[in-house]
Amino acid sequence: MNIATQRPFSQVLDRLRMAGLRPTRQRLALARLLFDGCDRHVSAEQLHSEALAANIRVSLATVYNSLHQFTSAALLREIVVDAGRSYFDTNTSEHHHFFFERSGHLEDIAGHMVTVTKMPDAPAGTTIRRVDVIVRVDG
Amino acid sequence: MNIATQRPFSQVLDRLRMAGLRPTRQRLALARLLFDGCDRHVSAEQLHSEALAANIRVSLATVYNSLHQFTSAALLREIVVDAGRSYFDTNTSEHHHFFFERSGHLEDIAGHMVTVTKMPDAPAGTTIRRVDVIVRVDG
DNA sequence: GTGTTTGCAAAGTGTTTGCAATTTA
DNA sequence: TAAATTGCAAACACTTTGCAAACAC
Repeated sequence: MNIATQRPFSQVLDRLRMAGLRPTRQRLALARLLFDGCDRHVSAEQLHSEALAANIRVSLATVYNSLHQFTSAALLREIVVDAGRSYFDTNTSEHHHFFFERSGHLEDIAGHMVTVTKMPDAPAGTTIRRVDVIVRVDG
Repeated sequence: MNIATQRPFSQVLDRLRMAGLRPTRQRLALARLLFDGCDRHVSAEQLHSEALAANIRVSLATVYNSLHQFTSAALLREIVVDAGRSYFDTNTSEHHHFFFERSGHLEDIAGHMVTVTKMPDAPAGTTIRRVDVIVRVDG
């Protein structure tokens, strides 16, 4: 990531503030890596490596904390495709995923590309939080 | 599980043989626990406890091996809802799942209760292996 | 007998935790 | 200064591995 293409500092800063997250040096740096305009699917390890590569001193524990805080604040969405690894998706709008089983790669499917016409009612006393559609392909 | 309600020995035995799996004492015992007629969602730990409770001496490693072998042989289907835990579903027909986020409980949705009318094409050079629909509810 | 399967204990993976030191407002 | 956040290292939960002993055919 070239510094010239990064989002303005203030934009990311506002985003954190609006989410009620104190804009610490670490959170700010991670947020700038994540919310660079592209839709991304990152694991904690990946983001940590990326941060180190960019000379951002941050511990893995803080990366985990931040990813979860961003997820709670709806800045990220967590996707589970694979037992034993979590991915975080910077695209929080309604959409689904291709999962390439061989490579472990994840790719967005725009929301309008999938239509679910028939759905069961939520079990009594519950509310549907989200419907995840994962199309598993052998790529 | 009452012994009187268990599947006949020979039925489970044939099932293993047809899958090309040597019907060892452990595989046979685990298969009898799993394929008792009900649709079940089990984790390795759960199945291991169940086996011990039923006085079947089997190691956790063997439970893992067997679950994966059964899955490869299409006697089971693996479901991932939760990073860090695998569930195995004895229902291998087309169907989907409710996932109760609070309790971690998993429940089948019959295939005919969900209709996906519009689907993207598989990415070039790939084949769709399966479409998983997971309805996350807060139960 | 021969190749397969098992059990064990150890190693591995990804994630979380407890707590003192640091930083933010 | 008070409360929130961080880094570290240890703990954690779940899963896989290596290999000698046991087993199925």
